[in-house]
Amino acid sequence: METEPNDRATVRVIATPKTWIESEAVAQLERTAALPGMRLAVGLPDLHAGKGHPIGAAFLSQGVIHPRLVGNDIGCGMGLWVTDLPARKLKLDAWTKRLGDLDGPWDGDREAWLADHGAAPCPFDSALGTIGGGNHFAELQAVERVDDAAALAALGLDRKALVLLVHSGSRGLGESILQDYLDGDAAGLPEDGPAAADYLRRHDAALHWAEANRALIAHRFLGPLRAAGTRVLDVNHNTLTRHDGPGAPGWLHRKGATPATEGPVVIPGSRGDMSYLVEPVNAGPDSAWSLAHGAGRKWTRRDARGKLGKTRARDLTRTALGSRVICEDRALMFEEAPQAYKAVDSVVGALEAAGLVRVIAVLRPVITYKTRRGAP
DNA sequence: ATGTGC
Repeated sequence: METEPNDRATVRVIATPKTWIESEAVAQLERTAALPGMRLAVGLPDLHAGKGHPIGAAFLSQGVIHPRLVGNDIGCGMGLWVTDLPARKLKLDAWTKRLGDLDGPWDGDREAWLADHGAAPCPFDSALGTIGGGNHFAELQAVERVDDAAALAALGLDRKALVLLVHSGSRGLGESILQDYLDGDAAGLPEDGPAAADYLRRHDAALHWAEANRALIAHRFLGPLRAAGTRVLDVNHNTLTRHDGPGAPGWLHRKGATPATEGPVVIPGSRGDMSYLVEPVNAGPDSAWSLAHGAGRKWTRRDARGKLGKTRARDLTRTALGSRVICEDRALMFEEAPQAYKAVDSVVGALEAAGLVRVIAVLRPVITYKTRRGAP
């Protein structure tokens, strides 16, 4: 699907007839493509409607930047760790109990952790090492299927070892940065002005903080399991980066869009679905150098609560794939139910059909930690 | 998404 709503930006949606995409999401994509300076707008197969602007999309602009397109969770992304826990030693009940409380402040030396991970202290450091809400999680996974054994080995992964996937971001920091640019930026910030430089500097700091955050979440998750982990990859999907390669030079805004330019990435399904470890191929303007960042919502949070009225929160703690979900916030449990998300194979399938990924391996969820806090 | 909005 390709249109040019304002004779300026090219708009594309990467999907097959089987991909679930709401018309409102496409309408948001087209409206966003009409913003000043916009040259290219690409909806990935996980495209869904957001608050004004769609999620699962990448936008290339020239001359101006649009901080609101990156959203409040600047630096949100996926980190993957390989652990020394053999899959055959998995003890679902015991481990689910043994996992500590990741919601409270970490009792370690935050400043040292940040320094060791190339990040600077900020006013939101009490949240360092916490997962946050929404679709964020930390999930232990087993290797379900291997399609490319050589690529798996090259990443340092072993099919017999469990892995840990962490999805989180910059917590209150990104939000506080965005707030400073929401007033009067409808036209975007001129790329050579002081506001853009200021935003980009703070944006980069949030990226580093988010990366350090994911590393601490992994550390806190694995500690009680007496396991060690080695980071395999860590990729942000809410970013603004300068793009100077072939295709139009400009500013690439990613909102729930994973870079196709930084090596292998994980495209997670819902908490009751598989995740895909994939190798990006053919990165270019057709995909805005990006991939889907997950399955993408099928139902709004509000609809999910309504449609799952007969389901009990308790039933959602065990998934069809046999995994456990730790989520003691009842409302969040319904909002994040697997049924509320697109089937991940339809999303990855659309990327494969478009010639944008090669599957390395499929990962099966084992234990997902979302929160041990929240409304009963 | 958010040390979350009234």
